[in-house]
Amino acid sequence: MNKFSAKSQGSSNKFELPENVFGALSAEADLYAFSANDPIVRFDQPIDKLWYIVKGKAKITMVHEDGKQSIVHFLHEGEYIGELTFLEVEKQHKNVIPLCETLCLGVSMERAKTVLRDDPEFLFHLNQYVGGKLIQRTWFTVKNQNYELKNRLAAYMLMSQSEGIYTQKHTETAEYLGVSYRHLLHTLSQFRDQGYVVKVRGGYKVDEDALEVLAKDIQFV
Amino acid sequence: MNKFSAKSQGSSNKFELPENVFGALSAEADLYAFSANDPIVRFDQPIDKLWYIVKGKAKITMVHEDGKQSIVHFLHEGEYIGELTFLEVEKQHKNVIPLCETLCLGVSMERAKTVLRDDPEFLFHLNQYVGGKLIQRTWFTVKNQNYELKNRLAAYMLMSQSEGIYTQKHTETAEYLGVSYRHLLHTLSQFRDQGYVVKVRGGYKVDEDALEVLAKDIQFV
DNA sequence: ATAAAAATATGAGATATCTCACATTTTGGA
DNA sequence: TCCAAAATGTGAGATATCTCATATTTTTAT
Repeated sequence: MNKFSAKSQGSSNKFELPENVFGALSAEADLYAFSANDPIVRFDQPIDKLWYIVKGKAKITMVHEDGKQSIVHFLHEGEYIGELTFLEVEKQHKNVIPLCETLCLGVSMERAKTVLRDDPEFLFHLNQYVGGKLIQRTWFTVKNQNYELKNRLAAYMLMSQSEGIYTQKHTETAEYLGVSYRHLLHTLSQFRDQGYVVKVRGGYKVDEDALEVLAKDIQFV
Repeated sequence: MNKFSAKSQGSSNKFELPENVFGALSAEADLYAFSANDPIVRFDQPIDKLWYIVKGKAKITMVHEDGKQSIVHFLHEGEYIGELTFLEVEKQHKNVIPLCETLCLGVSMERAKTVLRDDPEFLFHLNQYVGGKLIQRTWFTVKNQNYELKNRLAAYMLMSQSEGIYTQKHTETAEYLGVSYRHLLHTLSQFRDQGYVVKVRGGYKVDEDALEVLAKDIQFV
């Protein structure tokens, strides 16, 4: 993980740094770069910063008693990390692992807990963020338990595909959708038999129209 | 649904009305009583109050395209209703149906949207509430998809039992746990065969020690 | 009190999903 | 470059769960 000064990023940036994501503390934010798989948060270590993802994406995993992990969420640009620690409601920590080169703004958790607690604009904004995540998760849970894998997988492939090509790792997809790797592969091979997907170098080309039908109204966000 | 003045409830109350759940608006709250199955919120009607449950419990159901409903959450004393509408992040409304005689404090949604938006203490408190629900739901989802019904049912029976007797309706339990009614009954009869539960008038007497083993670390809240 | 609706209950067959076993290919690090 | 680890892929059998059918009991409304 490398640290930069958020301020020192001249006008040559390839993207705009967001201005106001930490309310009254926005001026104190620093920019950090994480490479893929370089943990942003580790389940066995305290969280000393409140983060905001500027670019990249990450997965949150929960560590089970038997050492296995489950992906519980994906985080994308514009999402916070550590907000539940800021709110002092997080019981057990999770791992947050970048899936690719990821840039984050970070402010001191200690400062946040004193300053942002009195910042109604930030608090309302954070409330909307957390509320939105609650809706996402509730919706996902209901869909997840009422449809079988072929439907959920179709929706997931559509959500995560880029330019018609699906490139996710099967191991992670299986974890996220909560099915065994074996069964995921079985369903995927049915998709191939039926022509819904075609294997190409580096991924699968998806027949979006066919998958839309299967995906019904399942919405990953 | 009957309305009372919150103020007019003299000292003869059987319970204390909470003081500060609506922050700066707490003085404007009125007390309402709903009988079982008398909807507090209907999916096809706007939510014009922000609610707080003083006594009783309710279920939130989501209406599917085919008209079927799924229970997505239970609400107990000390929980809010309509907070996602207050935050302006609710996309589709749900039904909120009391499971028994239920008392709620309510304040005008319109007033809340103007006054409480600038009340940092309330916003932080609400943030903790919503964050806590997000954690609950995430945890529940992960457990729900990694354990089979016998484990989830054991945890659910322990959670919802009172004085060693489980009295929930099987139809609702099946909905909530996301399994077919048939399979729930099948698992329940296995519990009976193995002596984990004994049918008594009005419910099932549960062997808490035996169920604890099955329930593992699954935690409904 | 009666009829209708909901909840409870059980059986049988179908299938979605899991576990385990094993082979091949790709990837990441020394 | 090479090795170990991770990811991919397939087969076979077990089982958790679903669908459908149907009967009885309890609750609710008239």
